[in-house]
Amino acid sequence: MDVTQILDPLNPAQRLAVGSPTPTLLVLAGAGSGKTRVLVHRIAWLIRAEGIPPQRILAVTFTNKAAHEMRGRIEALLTIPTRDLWVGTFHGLAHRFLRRHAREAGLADTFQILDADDQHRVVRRLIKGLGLDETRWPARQAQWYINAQKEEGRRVRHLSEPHDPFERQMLQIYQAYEEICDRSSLVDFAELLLRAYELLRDTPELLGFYQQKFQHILVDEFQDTNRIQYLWLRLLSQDRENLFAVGDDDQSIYSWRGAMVENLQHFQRDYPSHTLVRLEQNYRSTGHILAAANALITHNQNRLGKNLWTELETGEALSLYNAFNEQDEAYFVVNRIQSWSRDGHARRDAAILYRSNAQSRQFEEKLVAMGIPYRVYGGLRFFERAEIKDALAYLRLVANPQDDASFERIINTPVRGIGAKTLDILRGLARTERCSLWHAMATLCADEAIPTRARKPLLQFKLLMEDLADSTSGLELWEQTQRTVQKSGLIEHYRKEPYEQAAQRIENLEELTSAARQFEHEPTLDAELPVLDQFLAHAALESGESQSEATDDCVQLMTLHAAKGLEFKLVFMVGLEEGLFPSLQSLEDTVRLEEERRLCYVGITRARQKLYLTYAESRRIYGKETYPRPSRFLREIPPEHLDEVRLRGSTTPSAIMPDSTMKQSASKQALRIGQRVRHVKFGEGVILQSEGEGTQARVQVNFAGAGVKWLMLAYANLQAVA
DNA sequence: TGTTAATAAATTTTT
DNA sequence: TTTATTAACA
Repeated sequence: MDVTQILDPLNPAQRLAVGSPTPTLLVLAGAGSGKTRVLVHRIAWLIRAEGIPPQRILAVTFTNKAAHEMRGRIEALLTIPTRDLWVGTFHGLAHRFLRRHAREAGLADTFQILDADDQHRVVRRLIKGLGLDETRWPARQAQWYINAQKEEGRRVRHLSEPHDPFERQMLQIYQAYEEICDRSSLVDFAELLLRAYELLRDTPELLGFYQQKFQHILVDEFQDTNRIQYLWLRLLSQDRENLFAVGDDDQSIYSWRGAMVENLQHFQRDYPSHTLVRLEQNYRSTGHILAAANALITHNQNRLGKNLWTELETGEALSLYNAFNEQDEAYFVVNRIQSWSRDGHARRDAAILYRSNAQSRQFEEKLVAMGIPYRVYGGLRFFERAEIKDALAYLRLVANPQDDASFERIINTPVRGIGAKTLDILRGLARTERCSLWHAMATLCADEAIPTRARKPLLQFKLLMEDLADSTSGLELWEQTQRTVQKSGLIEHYRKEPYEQAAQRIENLEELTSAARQFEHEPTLDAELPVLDQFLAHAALESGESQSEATDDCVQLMTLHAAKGLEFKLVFMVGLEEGLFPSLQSLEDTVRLEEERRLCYVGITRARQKLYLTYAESRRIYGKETYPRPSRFLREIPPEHLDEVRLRGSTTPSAIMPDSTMKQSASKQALRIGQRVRHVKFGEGVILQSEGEGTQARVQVNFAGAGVKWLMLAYANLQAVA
């Protein structure tokens, strides 16, 4: 293959990045500017043009999906297998590193990974164990605190005696949590990164080895890196300055999870030899869409600055629909999707994007009513399902009896008569003896002083687990999984649930065996490590698809966050209202508001051909009727790119005025819900609802200036506005 | 031990 | 409004 083939399909800026003679680059890649393409071609270039062996290249992403896509595209471009390339997520790579050097990292070989849900359970149990009031010290908050500390690299010992009582309590929880994790050899997501970083930092031989090994390091979505991720990259690349970072400050939407856009500046400071490349040509969206996005984002301060342009046609302006309420909004959107689909377009090319998951319901209902297939992203994923986690907990406890989290999960699932009392004794013993629950149980089983009634089920559980360990050792992974599921009694346990649910759960448990079977043939398996450990890690790190495969032709529903990195021909951004988008929690704070604006920018730039923006006059939130104002983001888009959709009264003919009252109103036009009206004193507004008849008829109007008012029709003298 | 009524809370979530 | 959690009960 001729190396020019790698450069030829690129534009000048992309070519500059891909063919760069220096390894240190910061690529500011605007939305739809070919970011992944540049990464893929860069790696191809390094291998083909510079002769770098694939095993000396490290490429880091945030999601498994991105990692898979990158691998696939490199293979397609180079037509060679990419086994030797180090491509993976931060967490996946950190995990691989820790498995290889578990002892040096102070971990058992059989250490297990806690996902967010596991972590929450551990923290909650611990707060109870400390005798704290759970309403005053919610587990979520403590969990958040712990992760935030770890993401900043702060261990308990770094946080000496805070004066603030809140901080002090959190610190105590953090400390207790760490003790449990250490004792059980459990590692949460943040710990994977932090421990990998610390091990590298404190072990010169290892650091030297990996620094030598990786001649080139590439990172995707650099704006999303947190402090530890940056420090880890810096550690590996500091002596050679061989870091190739691709990112977009305008698409930084995860600061609330510890992502630091500032790392873009840190990069420029810490790698003085770097070249800065801007990718500003957009290949995705038509002119109006791009112009709207550009205009919106200029309202943010402190940008690195970038202006996207396109050679594509101007296209259609954005359509703005002012719905009467959330029902009407959903009705409008689904109608448009139906005609789009009737025109012969694929449903999968249409997406509904919202700020919060709760908004999906209205759309789902209307889609169901119209018989349009759809898919909601962001639900429970396969390995996150309760029954699957139960089964995995059995496997985990066999692999590592110290794993208290798994022990707690299955000690009485299915119920085997081990109640709260016995558990308290176990926990107490584990705490005083500083041992695992498994060990405490073994002690208790042998203790003659304990009544047989409590001991018997414990003994049975112990025997079950020992039997599982014996009878499955040496078996292949899928067989081990199958036996474990069968012997655990989980199937019988779930059969007691309502039929449909039970059937689904049992099906999932059976599916787990197929997943294990499939996993054994993964090309990325590490021959050096036990397959079971790898499978369990895979379950935690890559929890699988949330719903049916995207092979079906479905309309796509997801949050704006989930839409990052995707594109659709037709996009609906819904609920553009103050308090919803931007969210209530962001209204007061400029920094958070700017993040909401970036989120809006991300949403707009998902659209390739047509973008609809919708907002509602009234919306039920938590069962209460609210009358939000249109989102400020709508005002930030220049009107020349916006077309207001006016179909009020034609598609939603909800006339509310009987003829007699109509005559009493000064207007010749029928007043109906959604009708725009003018009032002498309050100005313009929209009718929300009505009640009463004749001279008693009243309407509720949402005035732009004066808010929501009830008015007597007979006296209000409302003028209909076209 | 499992079900039911009451009560409080309520963004976004790559791993 | 929905959802989760807990206290009370059979």
